[in-house]
Amino acid sequence: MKVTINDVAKHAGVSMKTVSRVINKEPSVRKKTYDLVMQAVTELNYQPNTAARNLAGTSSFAIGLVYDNPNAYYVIDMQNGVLSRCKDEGYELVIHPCCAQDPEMHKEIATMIQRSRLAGLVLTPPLSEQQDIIDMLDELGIAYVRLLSGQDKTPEKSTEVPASPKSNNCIYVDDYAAAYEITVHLINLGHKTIAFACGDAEHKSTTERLAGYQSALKDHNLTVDDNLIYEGNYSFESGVEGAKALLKNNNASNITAILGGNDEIAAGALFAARLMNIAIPEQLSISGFEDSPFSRQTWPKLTTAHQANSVISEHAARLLFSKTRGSRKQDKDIITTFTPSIVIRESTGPAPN
Amino acid sequence: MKVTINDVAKHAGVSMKTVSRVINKEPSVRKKTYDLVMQAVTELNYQPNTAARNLAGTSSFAIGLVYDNPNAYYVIDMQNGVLSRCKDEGYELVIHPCCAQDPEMHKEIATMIQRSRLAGLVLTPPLSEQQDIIDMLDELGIAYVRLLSGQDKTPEKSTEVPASPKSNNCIYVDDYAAAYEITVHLINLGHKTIAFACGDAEHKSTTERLAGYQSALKDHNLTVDDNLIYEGNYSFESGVEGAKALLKNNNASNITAILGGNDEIAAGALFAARLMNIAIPEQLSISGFEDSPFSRQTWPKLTTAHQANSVISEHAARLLFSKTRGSRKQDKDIITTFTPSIVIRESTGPAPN
DNA sequence: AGTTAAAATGACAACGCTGTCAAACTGCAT
DNA sequence: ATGCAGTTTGACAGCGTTGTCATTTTAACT
Repeated sequence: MKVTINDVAKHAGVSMKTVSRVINKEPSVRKKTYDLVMQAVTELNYQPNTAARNLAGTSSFAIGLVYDNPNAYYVIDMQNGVLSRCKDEGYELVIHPCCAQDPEMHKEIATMIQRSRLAGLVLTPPLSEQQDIIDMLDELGIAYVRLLSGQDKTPEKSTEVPASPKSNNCIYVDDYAAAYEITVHLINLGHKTIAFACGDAEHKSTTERLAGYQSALKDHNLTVDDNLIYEGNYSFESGVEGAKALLKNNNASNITAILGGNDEIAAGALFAARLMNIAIPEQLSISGFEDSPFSRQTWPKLTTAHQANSVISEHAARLLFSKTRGSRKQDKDIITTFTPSIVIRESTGPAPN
Repeated sequence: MKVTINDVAKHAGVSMKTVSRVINKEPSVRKKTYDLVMQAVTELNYQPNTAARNLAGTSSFAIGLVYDNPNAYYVIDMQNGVLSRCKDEGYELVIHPCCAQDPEMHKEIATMIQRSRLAGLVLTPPLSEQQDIIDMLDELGIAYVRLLSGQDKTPEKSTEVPASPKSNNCIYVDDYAAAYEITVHLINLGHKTIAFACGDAEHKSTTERLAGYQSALKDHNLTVDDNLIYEGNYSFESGVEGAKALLKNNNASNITAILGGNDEIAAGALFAARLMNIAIPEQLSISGFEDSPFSRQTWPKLTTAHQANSVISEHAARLLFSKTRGSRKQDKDIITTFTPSIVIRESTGPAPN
């Protein structure tokens, strides 16, 4: 039942080491030998033992994914993207949900890395923004990739290998540009008083999205009014509260559109609008952000910015693998900056009269 | 930087094996020795090497979770429940999303098990219902726990250790009882023509929920009409289509309530009702199933049956661990049958006139 | 104190693979 | 043929634990 590398070696008439080379796709193996070994592998249905490989090798065949995000859709997409790459590379994925608030977080992550001797780590926001974690990873000398909100500001993409190993390990999502675009969409619909319901203030994405919204207003000669900005968090409840607060005495401000920091907030705003008997989009336009599945399951369906999370995380994994031992071929197809694209659905419409 | 068991042994003045015993919480270690070792462990910040333990031991310190479910909330809850137990036991979790349709599925799972030498497997529906997978697991002789829809029919819970290792490895969710209860709730509200929008026909949960619904009707002398049953799947879209089909010529049948096979279907029905200008719950009551977060994010909020997925999966993990090597204490607190409890919210109300 | 069983500890060889480094082969120019 | 550099292969020693089994210590009795 249990087939070892030794069995394969005997069967193919070569040494264990040669089989090992084939398994690991090392370059210096003659085609003939390669085929011979592969045939034996197939015939015996050999399965390399992960534990043994991890123990004997310099690093293990596992990477980690750490996250602290209440949004199940987001997390699943992230997992699946990374997982698909892991499958191709023959790696395992160790998932690690955690609590960004915990000041001991970086220690917990360090423990996990050491126990599993992870080959690398993918960090999602907001963990990817925490300096103490980054410092810890640098100290440990482990490869990692950060998912960040912002733009790739690499001075000039040099053809040289980057001097510092720390650089070139970020994947950016340009929330600024996407928020700008959505805001322009609303402005083009004739909206002049557009509110913004923020997500968690600590998240970089919040500031980026807010900045995009503000820039769009400025560029179109609309006043940026702090009273139109609600500071909440990325939850449905926060969306409900935000909309309620914003719309309470709406005679004065006359808000005709709300840009939600994410889909949950927008769905919450939708909910609040309904409570207040406000017709969407006739009386009020609401836009989400992220395009999570339920932005299609609200009534009406949400206009939002599509963020291809599973693609993003897949590229994060690619970038990570390009930094780990194999590192065979330079993966030139890695996209490092993603800009969510606007998806117009039914929750936004022309400004009333 | 790297601390081995040998270092700890020297530091504590005992043998490696004794340290190993302490790490693994084996019984025959004197308290004094135990403390001595633990102190050394703490002082040196020793982290057991998972790979080495996996290799040397009889089975690895990892269990698997396989699923094929499009519902992100469900999957995340399952993961978190199992993960919390893994953390306590010092195990790793290998997640494995897969496609139940694939006829080669069981081979893929077998490969994963062998590569990672998994100590056990938690199977969620519908994978847990597939005979080919079960057969494969039995053949491999690996411990596994199945999450199933139904009731625990163990003849009489004997105090003896079960004869066959195959028995006592299921966790049941009593969908029948929950569907019955929800249906009674609707009946008590005066509804006489209650429709049911099914999930995937192949899923056991679908038949169980349907049966519960039908029994409730019968027990209350209401006719069970197949025309009131829509065969869909567990998606939002299916809910939309189902409700549309059901309500199309509603003058004839006069449906006043729809029981959705899950929350997504119910949300879809809600959506369809809105399209058709039907007031919820004034003209039509709609109920969901599962109590996923977005049953609280619809308008109006969904009446549903609360299914504590993370608790359920945690117990599944417990049951699994009670079957793996450690198996130290008999975990007597494992619940093997869960009955979702009804949560009444705003989407159901008295039958019109 | 002396005996004996039980409990606690230790010595050492696996576990299945990869890194290191040396050996054997290859092709090519002499 | 001969030598040489480059390529391909192999021998063997770990990697850091745990299982086995032998040995020592303890406790519980005469």
